[in-house]
Amino acid sequence: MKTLEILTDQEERAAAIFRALGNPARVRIVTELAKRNACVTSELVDLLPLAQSTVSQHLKVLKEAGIIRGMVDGDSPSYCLDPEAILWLTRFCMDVCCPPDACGSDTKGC
Amino acid sequence: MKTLEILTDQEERAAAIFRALGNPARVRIVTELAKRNACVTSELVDLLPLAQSTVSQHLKVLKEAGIIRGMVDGDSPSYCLDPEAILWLTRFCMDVCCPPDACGSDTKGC
DNA sequence: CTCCTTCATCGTAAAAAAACGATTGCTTGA
DNA sequence: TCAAGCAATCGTTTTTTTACGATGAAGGAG
Repeated sequence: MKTLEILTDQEERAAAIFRALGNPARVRIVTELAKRNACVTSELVDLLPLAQSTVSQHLKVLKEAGIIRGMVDGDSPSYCLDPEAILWLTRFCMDVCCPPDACGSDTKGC
Repeated sequence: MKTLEILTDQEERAAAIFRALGNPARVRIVTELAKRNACVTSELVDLLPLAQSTVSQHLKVLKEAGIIRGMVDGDSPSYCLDPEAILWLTRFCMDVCCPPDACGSDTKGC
């Protein structure tokens, strides 16, 4: 993929997060982490019809995108959502569907 | 990629949209379409350092994901955002970062 | 009619992602 | 100490994505 040097930092980050979420298994992981507050890897492996190594890879992708965090605080290592990332993404989406400078005109359905 | 039969329709759709947006060029196209209300293809080609055929491919991906629409109404064919798609995605993100059944506890930062 | 512009599609090469088994590293319990 | 369990990483294969040039179809201008 060609790197687009004309992208803003915002667009760059958005693309990275979107890409990380653009896989059914990873969406499943994220929604699961949203329901429970944290998950051990083995729970996620049981949840998905994928090999353990594959799930681990997916977790790595999500972690590198800043969407989830690995925690070691409790008894066993587990993962949880990074709320900031999803929140940021939500705002980005809102800005797209309803840009600040175009709001009020109701042209875009927001 | 293995298809996860355990995904809900919501998750399925979210993954498809995320995937479509997970490319810098396509994010650029979407943000541009959000600013202007519509764009002719040639404008987008000028905007991106990519071949015309490549841009056309990206537009196809976005269209198939339901994110943009091709219009022929005016004088020349052009593209515009489908506000419903982005709006839907925004809601999905909000549900993830702040699930309805977990709100009020403020555990996840929303 | 003929040329030109505009855009979609086709075919293809290169790069990236997805998935798996095997291996390694690290705790933890016996 | 040693074995067992869990999770990350490695190496590899298969599939998908990305990007391009070439080709085709549709519409206007001359």
